[in-house]
Amino acid sequence: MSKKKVTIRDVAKHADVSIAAVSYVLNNKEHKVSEDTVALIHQSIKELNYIPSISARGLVNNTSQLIAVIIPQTEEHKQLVFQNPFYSEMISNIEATVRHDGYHVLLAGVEKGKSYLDISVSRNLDGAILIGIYPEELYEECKQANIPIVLVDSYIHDHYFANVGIDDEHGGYIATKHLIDNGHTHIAIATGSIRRDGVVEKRFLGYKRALQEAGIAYRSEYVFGESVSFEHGHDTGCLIAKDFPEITAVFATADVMAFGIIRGLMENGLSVPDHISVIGFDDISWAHMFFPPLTTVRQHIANKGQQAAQLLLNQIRSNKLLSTEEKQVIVPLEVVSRSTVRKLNG
Amino acid sequence: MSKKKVTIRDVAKHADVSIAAVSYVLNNKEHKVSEDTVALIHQSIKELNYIPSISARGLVNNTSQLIAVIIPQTEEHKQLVFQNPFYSEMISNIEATVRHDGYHVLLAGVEKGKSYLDISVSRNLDGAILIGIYPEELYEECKQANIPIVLVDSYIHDHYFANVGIDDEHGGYIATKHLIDNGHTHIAIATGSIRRDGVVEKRFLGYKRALQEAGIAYRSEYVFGESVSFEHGHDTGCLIAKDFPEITAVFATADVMAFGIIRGLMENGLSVPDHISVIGFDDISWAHMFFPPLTTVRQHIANKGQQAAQLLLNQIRSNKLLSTEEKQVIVPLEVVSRSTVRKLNG
DNA sequence: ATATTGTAGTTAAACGGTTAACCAAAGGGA
DNA sequence: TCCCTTTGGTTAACCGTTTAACTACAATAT
Repeated sequence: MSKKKVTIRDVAKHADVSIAAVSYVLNNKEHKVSEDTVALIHQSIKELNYIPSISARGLVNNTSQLIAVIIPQTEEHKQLVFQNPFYSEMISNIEATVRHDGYHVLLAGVEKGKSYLDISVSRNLDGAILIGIYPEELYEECKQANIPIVLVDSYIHDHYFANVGIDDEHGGYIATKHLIDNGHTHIAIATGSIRRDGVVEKRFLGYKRALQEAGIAYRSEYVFGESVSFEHGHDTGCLIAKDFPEITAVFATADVMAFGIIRGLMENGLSVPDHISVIGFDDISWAHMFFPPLTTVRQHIANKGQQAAQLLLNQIRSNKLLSTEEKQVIVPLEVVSRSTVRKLNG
Repeated sequence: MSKKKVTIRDVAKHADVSIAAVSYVLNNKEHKVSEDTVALIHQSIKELNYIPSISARGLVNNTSQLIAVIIPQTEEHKQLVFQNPFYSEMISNIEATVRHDGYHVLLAGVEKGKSYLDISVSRNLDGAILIGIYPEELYEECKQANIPIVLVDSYIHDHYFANVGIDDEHGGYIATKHLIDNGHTHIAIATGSIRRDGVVEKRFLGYKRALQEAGIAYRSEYVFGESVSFEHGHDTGCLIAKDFPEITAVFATADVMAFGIIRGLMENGLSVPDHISVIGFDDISWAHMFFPPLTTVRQHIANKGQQAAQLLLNQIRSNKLLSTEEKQVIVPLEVVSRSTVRKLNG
C-alpha cells in the first residue's frame, strides 16, 4: 500500500556509492567527493525523489529544525489567546522569517500540568519564543531545557534569555501625554490586572507619570483594571458613560480594549471622539480598519515578530555565544493619530 | 555545560533492568512485566526526570505526534493570511483538540517551490489539515505522502481526503434571501475572485438563486469580485456610495469584507443600516464587536475547527479505515441578525 | 627508492528508542 | 518423573542519519 519510504541507502545503492558519500553531499561537507560523484548522487536523489528524515538526522545531532512559539491560552477553554490579533500578527511574521531559514514553527499553549520542558526535550526543539508572561516556574524549566529562548514582552531579566519588547512605561507616557496635549485633564485608563509586574503595570506607570508631569491629580477611580479583552473594554465603556460624565478621554492599554470601550460608549449614546476621546495601544492591523479609525500607539508588530525570530535564529546558529547586550531588543514606539482623539477647547 | 540528556538506557541502568523492560512499561504494552518492576521503573523515570525522544520513537514506528495545519499565505509577503480572524479561530480550536490527544501542531504556509511533500515526509507527519484552496498539484502531492488529510473549505472531491465544510451555496442563498425578505431588491455582492471553482463561486451561485427565486433580475454590474480582504471591501464600499445610489443592500461573502464595505460607505457619508444594509459571512468573533454589530451568516467556526481536528485524529487512530461517507462533515449555517440590515418600506 | 601528502572514497559505531524472538524458572498435570 | 505452560524477563536487530577513522591509490618530495 504505502510505497516504501526511500532512504539514504536507496540513493547510495542507486548511485553505487556508500551511504557516507551520499550523506556528505547532502550536507555539502568540505569532505572530498569528486564533482562527478556529486553530480551522480544528485541525479539519484532527484530520480528517486529522496527526502531526508529530519527525525533520523535529529537523533544524531540533536536538532529538529523546529522552533516552538508559545502563546498564552484562556483559562476556561484552554484555547490560544487569538481573540487579540496581536498574536496572529506576531506569529505570522515569526513563521515567515524562520521558514526562510528552513525552520518550522510548532505552535502551542502551555498546559498547567504538562510542562513546557516535556515538549522541548522530547521534540529536541532548536529554540523557542515565548510571547507574554507566564508563571515563574516555567522560566526555570526553560532554562533547564538549555536551548536558546527569546522572550517577547516579558519583564524577566535573566541573562539566560534574549528579550524583545518595547518601553511600555514610555508607551503609557506618550499615550497619556497625547491626550493631555489635546487638552484633556480627566483621563481614565482601562487595562489588565495590574497586580502582576509586567507590561500592564509599566504602561500604567507611564500613565501616572504623564499625569503628574502635567500637574493633573491621579485618581484611582479612573483606573479600570481587569483583563485585556474586548469585553472588559466594553464594560468600562458602559461604566464611564453612565457614571463618569466628567471623563473626556480614556487610554486603553490594548487596541482590543479600545474597541470595546468605543462600543460601550456608543451603545450609551456617546460618540467618539465628539464626546469622549480614546487612544489605544499596539496598532494591530484592525486599528485603521475600525470605524472610527483608532488613534493608538504603534509598536510595529511585524517588525517585532521578525526581530524575535531573527534573534532566535542568530542564537541557534552562533551556538548562543551572544552577549547579554546583544540579546536585548527594544522596538520603537510612536503614537499614530487617527480619528478617535479630539482636541479640547479648540 | 549541557547536562547530558537522560535516555532510556539510563533509566534501565538505574532500575537495574533491560531497556526493553523500560520500553514496555513506557508504552504500557500487554507484554508481561510484574507490578513490582513497573513500579520500580516508574520510580526511576521520575527520579531521573526521563522524557522519551519523539524522534527516536518516530524513527522506528514512523510517527511524529505532529500534525500540520496549512493555511494560505499572501502572495506579496509570503505571510500567513492572518488578517482574517477566521483562520486564527480555526487554528486555535484545532490546536486545543489535538493537544488534548498528545499531538502538536506544526503551523505552515505552502511555498511555491518548496513542496508540501517535503515537510510531510521529512517530518514524518501523522496528518495534516489544509484550510482553503490550493493549486491542483498540491493535492496530488498530498496523496503521495500517504497520511490522513482533512480538507477544510475546499471543493476537492477525492475519496482520499476527508472534508469538512459548509454548504456555501446555501449560505449565499440565505444571506441574500435575508436581504430580500427585508424588502431589498437592489442587492450587490462583494466577493473574491469567482474564476476558481470553490467557496467563492458557490456563495455567488446562492446569491443568484435567491435573486431568481424572488424574481429579481441579476445584474452583473452589481457583483464586485476581486479579493477577500478588508481593502477590497473598502473599495467597493466607496464605489457603491459614489456610483450606485439605487443599491440598498450588499452581501459580503466574508465578514472582513463587510467591515471594509461599511467603512467605505461611512467615509462617503452613508450610514449603515440607515442608507444601506450589509450582511456578512462567517461570524468571526469580531462580528459582534464591530459597530454597528454585524448581521452575518454564522458558520460555527470553533465547531468547525474541532470537527476537522477530530476527524483527523479518528483517521490517524483507526489507521484510516474510515469510509468515504464518514469522512464528510458539513457544519450547519444560520443567519444571525444584528444591526446592519434594515427592513425596507417598514 | 622510500616517505609523505592528497584525493576520493568506505566502514562501522553511534544516536535513542521498539519489538520479535529467545530463555530461565516455577507451577501444574499425567 | 517428564513434559508443558505461564510468568517475567533479556538479547539483539532495526529505524535513517552522521561522522570519526580508516583504506587505497596516485602524485609529489627527498
